Amino acid sequence: MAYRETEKMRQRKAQARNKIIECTWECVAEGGFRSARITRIAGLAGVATGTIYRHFESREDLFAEIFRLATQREVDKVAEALSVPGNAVERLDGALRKFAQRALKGPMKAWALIAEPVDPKVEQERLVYRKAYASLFEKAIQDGIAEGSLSEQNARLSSTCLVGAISESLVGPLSPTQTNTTPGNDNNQDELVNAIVCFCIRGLTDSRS
Amino acid sequence: MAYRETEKMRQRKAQARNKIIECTWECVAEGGFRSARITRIAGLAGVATGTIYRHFESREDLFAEIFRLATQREVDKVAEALSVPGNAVERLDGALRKFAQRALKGPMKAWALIAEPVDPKVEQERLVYRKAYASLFEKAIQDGIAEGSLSEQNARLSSTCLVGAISESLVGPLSPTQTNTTPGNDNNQDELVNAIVCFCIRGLTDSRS
DNA sequence: ACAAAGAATGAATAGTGATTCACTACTTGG
DNA sequence: CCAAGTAGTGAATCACTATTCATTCTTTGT
Repeated sequence: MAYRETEKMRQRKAQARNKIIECTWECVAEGGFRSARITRIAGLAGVATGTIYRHFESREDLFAEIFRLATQREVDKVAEALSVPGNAVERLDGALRKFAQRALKGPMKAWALIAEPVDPKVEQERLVYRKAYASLFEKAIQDGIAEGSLSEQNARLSSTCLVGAISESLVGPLSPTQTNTTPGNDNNQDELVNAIVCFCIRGLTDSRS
Repeated sequence: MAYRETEKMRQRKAQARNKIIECTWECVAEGGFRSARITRIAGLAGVATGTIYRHFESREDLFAEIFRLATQREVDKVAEALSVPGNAVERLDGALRKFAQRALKGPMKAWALIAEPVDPKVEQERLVYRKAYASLFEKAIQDGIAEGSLSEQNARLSSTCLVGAISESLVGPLSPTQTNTTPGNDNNQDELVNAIVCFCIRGLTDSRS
C-alpha cells in the first residue's frame, strides 16, 4: 500500500478550504449570497469549480458555513459587550450600540446576514443565530430584573423584540439598493443608533416604576 | 372589419384575471411564493399556462400583484384600528394587537408576506408596505406626542422599531417548518401578543414622565 | 355565414448556473 | 521508480421551470 493522509496534506487541504471560505465571504461582501457564483468564487480562490465540491457538499452548505462563521463573530462581539461590568441597562445599551454600529460599518455584509433573502439552509442558520442573540439579551434582561434595574417581564419575548426592532431599523439603511455613501451621514447614523437604542431601552423599562 | 373589444369581453377577461389572482393566493397560502408553480396555478384556475402570460408580464409580476393586494388588506385593517376614537396609546395598542392576531390566524399567509425569502420585485413591494405600516404608526405616534400621551421622540424611527419588534416576534411562531397546530395554544398566543404589545407600548412611553 | 381580430392553448424551448465525473496530476510508503 | 490512493480539474451534463409562439378556438360586425 502507499498513500496515507499526512499532516502536511491535512494542512494544505485546510488552507485551501480556508481560502475558499475567505473568497466566498469576499463575494458575499460585494453583492450578497444570491449573486455569489460558484465559478466566481473558484476563480478568486484560484481553484477549479469541482474543487469547491471536494470541500463542501453544495453551494448551500458552503453558504451556510460562511454564514455561521460570520455571524458567530458578531454574536461574540455582542456577548463581549454584555460582559463588561455595570448594571444590565448600561450593558444592554452598549451591546445594542455595538450591534448597530458594526452593521452600519459593513452594510452589505450586514444586509446579507440580517435581511437578504436566502436559501432554506442558510435561513435555518439565521434563525439559529437570531436565537443566539435573543438568548444573550434574555440573560442580560433577567440579570436586570434580578438586580431591580428592569421590571418584571417576559425576558424571552422582550429579547426577541429587541432583535426585531434593531434589525428592522437597520434594514432600510442597509438595503443595497439605497446605501448612501454620501459623506457627512455620520450624524444621521449616530441619530439612528440613538433612536433605536432609546426605543429599546424604554421598551425594557417599566414606565410605572 | 370585425372584432372590437366589447364590455362583455372586458368583464370576462377581468374575471379570468381575478380567478388567476385568487388561485395564486391559494397556492401561496399552501406553501408560500417560492413553491407556487405557474403550472399549478394555471391548473387550479382552469386555464393554460400561456394564459397566465396574457394577464401578467411574468411570474414575478403576478406575485408582486398578489403581494400588493394581500398586504393592502392588512394595512387597511391596521389603519382601521388606528382610526377608532381614543388616545394614541390605546389606538396603537389596538392596532398592534390586530396586526399580531391576524398574522397568527393565517400563519402561512403571514409568513409569506412578512418573512419568506422572495424575489426582488416582491421584496420591493414588501419594503413599500413596511413603510406603509411605519407611516401609519408614525402618524399615531405624532398624535400621541401632540396630545401628550407620548413623550418627544423620533416618530419615524420609533415606528420602524414597532414594525420590527412585532415582525420578528412573529417570525418564529409563523415559521412554516414549526407551525404548531396543537390545540390549546391559544393562551400561548395571547401571552405572546401581550408581551409584544407591552414591549412596544413601553418603548413608546418615556419612563421619566 | 364570413372575415378580421383577439384570446387561449400547451408542447417545445431556453436560460441559468449548480453539479458531476472521467481524467490528469500529485503524494506517499516501500 | 512503482503502485496505490487521493486531490484537482473543468467541460459537459442536468435539473428546473418560466416563458414563448405557432396553432386553434372565440367573438364580433356586416
